[in-house]
Amino acid sequence: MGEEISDKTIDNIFDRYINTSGLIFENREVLRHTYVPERLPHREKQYESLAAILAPTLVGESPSNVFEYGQTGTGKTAVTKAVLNILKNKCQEVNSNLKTCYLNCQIVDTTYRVFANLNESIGLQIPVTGLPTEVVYSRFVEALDALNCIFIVVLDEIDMLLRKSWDALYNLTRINSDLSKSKLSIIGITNNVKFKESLDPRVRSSLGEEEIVFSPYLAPQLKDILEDRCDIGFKPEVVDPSAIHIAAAFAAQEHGDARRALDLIRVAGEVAERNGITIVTDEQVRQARQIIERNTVAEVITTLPIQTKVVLTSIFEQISNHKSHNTTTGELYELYSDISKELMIDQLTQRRISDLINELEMLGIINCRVVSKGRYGRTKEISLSVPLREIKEVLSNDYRISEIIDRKRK
DNA sequence: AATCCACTGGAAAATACGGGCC
DNA sequence: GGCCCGTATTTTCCAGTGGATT
Repeated sequence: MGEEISDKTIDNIFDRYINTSGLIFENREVLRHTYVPERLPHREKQYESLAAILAPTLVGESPSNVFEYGQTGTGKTAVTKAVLNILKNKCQEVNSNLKTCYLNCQIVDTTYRVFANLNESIGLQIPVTGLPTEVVYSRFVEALDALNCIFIVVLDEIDMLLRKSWDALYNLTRINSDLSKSKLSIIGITNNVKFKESLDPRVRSSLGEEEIVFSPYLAPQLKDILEDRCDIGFKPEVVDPSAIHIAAAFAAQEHGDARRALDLIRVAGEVAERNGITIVTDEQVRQARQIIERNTVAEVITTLPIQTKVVLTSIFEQISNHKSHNTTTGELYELYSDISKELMIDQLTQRRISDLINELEMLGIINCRVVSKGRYGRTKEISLSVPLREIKEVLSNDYRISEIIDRKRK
């Protein structure tokens, strides 16, 4: 690291990829799940329903609110975006004034930010923080009304919004009574089937005027999707049918997740590219699966905040030094305290560590189980769900932590 | 059956921070 | 500069608990 590389070398370094890459991908973007294709195989029904529901927009009437259910990778977002795109074009043709805004509530997850983003979508800048939420709301209402249009908000992962602030939803469903010239409709998207039951009854009836269900794709359907995309995404004859077959099968196991299927085939293509092969078969897909798995773990761990990393390090040390394959909150906290002192970082309370442990579990890096040891109390048994070696490898990339790990070895 | 450990996990309060407004 | 209004993170407090041991 830190060595000087001449421009010459850098020039050459990509050459071999230019040679092969041209032979594999036609258009890599098509193979990403963020790409919105014009045609979505096996989603014709949902496509039609959504179009029918939104059609009133064309004559200047506000459509009903819509609710979309379905697991990840079942095409909810893609169908919605595709339909909205077409609708926008059509609206222009017939001079109907339509504005849309897409929000992912996993990121935009507070009332304030929802309205700040909505403001932004109609060209009003709002500071990240500083204003009373009410002001942000009323500014939006005012600005929207002045536009004299139909406004469709897409709330993706809408259940995340509810967790922190249900009043954002409540306000949105009632906003039409504050508008005189414009109208607002909501498209809510979620993969949580129980979500609707947890809603406030008033919001529920308003939001659930129309419902569209997205069922998981079956293996043959995934195959169709992949074939479609591979046709445009790859050069002809590059993808062997066996690759598509197995990618579809893998993804079908994961609740019919088309996103996963696409990732698999794209990464398989990259594997072939790197190996200088010009054909993608089931072998590359198998490798791709491992790569994806490892990458997500590594990615998750490296982007962890330092405190959480230290907690993970403590678990790692606890398990690799001790012969047992699990540890408990109390033991872990003692070791954590030592390490945090040594690294001169804030020492958090056990309560907080308990939360961090839960976060790690949610990320799938560790397994937790609340067990009662009778007289000796009740605690959480913690074990790793990723191979020790992989954890060590990734943790060592953090210089602060690698010192700890190395020292313990001596 | 009663006890009691070593926590869990909810709730609220404290703290830090960023930024508008006057 | 002081105040207000937000978000985010952490601490403080504490009621609750599964089940081996007494």
